[in-house]
Amino acid sequence: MPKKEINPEYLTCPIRQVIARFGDKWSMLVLYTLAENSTGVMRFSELHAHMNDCSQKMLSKTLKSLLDSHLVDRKVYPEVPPRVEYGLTDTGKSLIPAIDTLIAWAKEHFDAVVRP
Amino acid sequence: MPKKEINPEYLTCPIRQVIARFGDKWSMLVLYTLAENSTGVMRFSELHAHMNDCSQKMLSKTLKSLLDSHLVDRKVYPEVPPRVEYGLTDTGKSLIPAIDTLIAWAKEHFDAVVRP
DNA sequence: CGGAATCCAGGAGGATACTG
DNA sequence: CAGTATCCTCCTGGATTCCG
Repeated sequence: MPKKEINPEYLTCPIRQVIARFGDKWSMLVLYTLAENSTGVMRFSELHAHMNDCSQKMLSKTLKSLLDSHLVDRKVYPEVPPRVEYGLTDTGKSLIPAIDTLIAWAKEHFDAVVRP
Repeated sequence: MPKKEINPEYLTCPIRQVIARFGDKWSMLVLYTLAENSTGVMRFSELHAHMNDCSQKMLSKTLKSLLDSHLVDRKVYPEVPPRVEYGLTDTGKSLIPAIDTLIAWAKEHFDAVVRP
């Protein structure tokens, strides 16, 4: 059964798409962590080390979602032990300035926002 | 019992603060809706009409959270029937450019991200 | 090493009804 | 009008264990 009369325009609403795709707890952090890494690519465990407040289950899930959104790509090396590297796609890279803007804002207004 | 060894630096990590405060489903949308409104202030029902895919419970909750983060202010008029107006604080207004950047990105890269 | 599978608690979020 | 209150469902996300 249909839940309600929702404005169909919402389906193509850009901000809703943004939130739906990386408005979760970890996506932005993954993108940002990859972006600030000098080599451009990181292994799973390396990524995890940089954000150890994220469980590997969630990291794995987040990466999969970012892969689906074509923001991150994944390269598997046929070695033993296996090696997998994650990096930003061009689309992913294009998002970084927007994230930087957000972070810059956060740094500047941290006190104003967090104060009791 | 302590859950785990989490890097204490994370507590003041700007991006984590951003996500914690309006990385939810509706906060950005409220901020954006208020920002694009010409008068600068909106009543509860007016806001709700602009985002009818959000229940009023969640709208109310989201507004409260934004009030707590000093991004939105609330003005009550002692009338019958009651009138309450929401608007952006200066801090809230300062966030708009960052959100605009994000939306601009979303518009430009919508197809690249959403494609199957 | 890089995950997947399982189990589980808590919170997000929706629907509806009610109130000052 | 502007919310609360209540109930309920499902997803998020953590902990742990297992696999190629």
